[in-house]
Amino acid sequence: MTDTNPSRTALGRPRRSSRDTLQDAACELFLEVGYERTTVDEIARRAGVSRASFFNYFRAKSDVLWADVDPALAELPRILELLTDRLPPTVAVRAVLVEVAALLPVAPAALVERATTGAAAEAAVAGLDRMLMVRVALRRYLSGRSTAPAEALDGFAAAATAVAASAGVAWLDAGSARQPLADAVDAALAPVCAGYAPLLD
Amino acid sequence: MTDTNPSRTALGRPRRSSRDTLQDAACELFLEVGYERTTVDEIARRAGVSRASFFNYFRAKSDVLWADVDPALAELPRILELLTDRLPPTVAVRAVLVEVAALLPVAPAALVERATTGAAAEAAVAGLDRMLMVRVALRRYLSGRSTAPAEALDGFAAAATAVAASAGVAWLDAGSARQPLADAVDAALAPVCAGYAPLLD
DNA sequence: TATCTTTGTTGGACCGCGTCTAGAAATGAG
DNA sequence: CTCATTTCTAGACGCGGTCCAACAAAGATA
Repeated sequence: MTDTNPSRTALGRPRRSSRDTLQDAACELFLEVGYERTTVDEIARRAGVSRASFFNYFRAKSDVLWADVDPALAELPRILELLTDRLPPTVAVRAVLVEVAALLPVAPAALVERATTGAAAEAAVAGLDRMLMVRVALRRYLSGRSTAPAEALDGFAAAATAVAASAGVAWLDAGSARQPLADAVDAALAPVCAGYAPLLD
Repeated sequence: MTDTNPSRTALGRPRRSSRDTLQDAACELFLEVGYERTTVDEIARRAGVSRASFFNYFRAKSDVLWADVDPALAELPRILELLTDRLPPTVAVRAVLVEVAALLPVAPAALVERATTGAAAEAAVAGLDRMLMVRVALRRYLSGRSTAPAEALDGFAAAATAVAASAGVAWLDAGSARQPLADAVDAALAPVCAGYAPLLD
């Protein structure tokens, strides 16, 4: 994948730009003229690179909005693998989501400002895509780790993901009174885990 | 909105086509050449109408996939309004979602075949949009009908929606062994309501 | 130094969705 | 017949996203 690790001797032509500079340019434009009215062309031009190169750094324009969150989400499968199997499924899932949340110490500006930049709809759609990935990852983890029927595993994976995302949205919109996301996710998952624990554990 | 009711004396030029014929043409093409390789132009042409007219009947190409579900979802706000206020929030929400599910006696073909037509991704994205609408509607209903903190209301709305959707997906994929969606939704909501009832009711 | 390999960049072309507009067509009403 | 209303149509546009062939910048090799 996108190996941003420069430890290995750089072979080939060095990169002219970076995700960070592209993201900065994009966020500036989002705040200046709004998300919709900002074209990929303008983002690339401000970053001093061609439009085609933008897509070397981001799969889509909306990925800029989630650039600060995706690294954390990418850790989820790793965290799931490194998990001891002795935990009850509900507490394991809860702990994993809390751990991922802890990887986000500060709220991503692009998402916090999504309302003022008119990117709310796009951010939501792109975010739902991420939810789907999380849900699938959790569902795979639960497979075989519980004797509960598949419908229960589906439901718990879906509910846990949705509730965690809901806590994330509230966290983004909390403004100055923002507290650690991990705590909010943990608290939000309590009722869901309470409801499913009798079925899964 | 799109007033398909022909009871009122039709004024102006009569419609040349209908959502149903457009949908039929589209689904045929989806099965023949796949969702991605089917253009809106081809759909419209097969239905004997111009491309521009397609967008008089559907907001987007992906809306065809959800054409059979949207009328049921559209009833949700109405059902919420007509609900007696004496019910505990969790049982009210559960009953409403079950009632909406009951409006779908047969599984929509376009969604059932989404895998074979290569429309799975698009269907998921468009479906997440619908989930968002449901979640918002439920959240609005819960406002003021419970003394629980806002985070709990957010969580329950998100969880209930996600679990109902999860049951819907399982229902679509159940094939010949498909049972009424309403029953599946009711069962799926049980653990969620059990978890949130102590907080909301 | 010259060449090879690898990786990034660039411009341009292409496709298709979704939007918009101006005008034409089809109907009922007055 | 004329008018108001509604729909249809052709065409253009903008933009996101994909693709490709050519070019550029480095290290590696000799």
